[in-house]
Amino acid sequence: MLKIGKMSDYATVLLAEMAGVSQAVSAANLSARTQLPVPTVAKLLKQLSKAQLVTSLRGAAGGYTLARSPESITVADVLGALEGPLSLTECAQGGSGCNRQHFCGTKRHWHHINQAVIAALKAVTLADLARPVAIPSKFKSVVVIEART
Amino acid sequence: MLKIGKMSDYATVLLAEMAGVSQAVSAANLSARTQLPVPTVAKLLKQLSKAQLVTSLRGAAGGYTLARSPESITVADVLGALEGPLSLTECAQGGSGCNRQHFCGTKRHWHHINQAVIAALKAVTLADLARPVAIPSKFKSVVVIEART
DNA sequence: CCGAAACTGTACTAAGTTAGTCCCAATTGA
DNA sequence: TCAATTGGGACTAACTTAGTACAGTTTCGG
Repeated sequence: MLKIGKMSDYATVLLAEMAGVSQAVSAANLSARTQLPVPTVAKLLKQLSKAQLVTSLRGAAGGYTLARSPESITVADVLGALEGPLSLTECAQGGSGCNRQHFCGTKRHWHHINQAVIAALKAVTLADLARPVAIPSKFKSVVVIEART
Repeated sequence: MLKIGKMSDYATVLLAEMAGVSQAVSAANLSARTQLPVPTVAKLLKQLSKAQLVTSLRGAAGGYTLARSPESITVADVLGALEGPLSLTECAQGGSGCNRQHFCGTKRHWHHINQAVIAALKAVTLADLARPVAIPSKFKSVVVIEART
C-alpha cells in the first residue's frame, strides 16, 4: 500500500481548508467545515502547531492560522510534521537501521528512490491543494530538478 | 515515515541478488547469500512467485529464477506484489474508501501525487539495483515523462 | 521404486503501531 | 469572574506486521 497515516491525510485536508480562510479558526469550527471528528481535529492541530506549520491563539476568541503562506507549505512538510523524517526504508534514514548496512548494495539505491519520492511531495503546496483544479504545470519541472541529485 | 514494509525491502534485496545469478537458486541458498532468515526468505519467494515476478522449479534441484529480465522488473512491481496496489491514501486507490469522497477537494490531488511517486518507483529496475553504482541517467527523464499525466 | 531436496499453502502468535477518545491545566477576551 | 479555547498527557481498542511452524506435493537421483 505504501501508505501514509490517515492522520496525515486528514492534516492535508485541514490545512487546505485553512488556506481558504484568513481569520483564525477554532478546532471546533474546522471540524464542522471538514466533517472530521472534533477530538481528532484538535489533536492534529496541536501537532501541526508544534511543528510550526500553524500558529495558535489561545483564549476566548482563539484559534489557528497558517504559520506561512499556502504557497510555501508543501505536502512534504505536512507529512514530515506528522510522520517524522520521510524515508521508505530504515536504512535510507539516518538512524542505526538494519544490520546488513555494511554489505547491502541496495541501500544506496533506496536513498535515491527516496529523494525522488520526496521531490514529488515537495512539488505540491497547500495553495495547490486549496485550488479546485489539478496540479499546475510547475509540478513537472520541480520533480526534474529535485530528482537530479 | 511513509514507510514500506520491511518485507518489501527484503524482497528487493533478494531480487537484486537473483539478478546477478543465471541458474535457479533455492530459498536456502538465497538466505545464505543475503543473510536473511530462511523462513522469511521462503515466504517472500512464495509471494513473489504468486505475483509472477519469479518462476519456481520444484523438485530436488529446484529453486527460483527471475521470471523476466532484470531490466523489465521495477521497484514498483516489487512493491505492488507485496503491498497491493500502490496508493498513499485510501481514496487515491479505487476502493470504497473514506466517507468524505463526494465533497473532499483534496482527493484528486492525492491522485496526482500518487502518480508522481509511482513514476519514481517505476524508474528503477532490478538491473539498476544489482548494479553497484548509483541511479543511471535515464532516471530523470523517465520521471519527467511519467509525471506528465 | 524410494528417499531426499525443494517448493506450496495455510495457520498461528507475538509485538508493534495507529486511531480515536478523554481529562485537566493554562490562557485569554468579554 | 466566566466562558471559550489551546496545551499536554495518558490510555485503550483495533489493526497490521513480522516471524515461525507444519503438513502436503513435486521432482530428481540413485
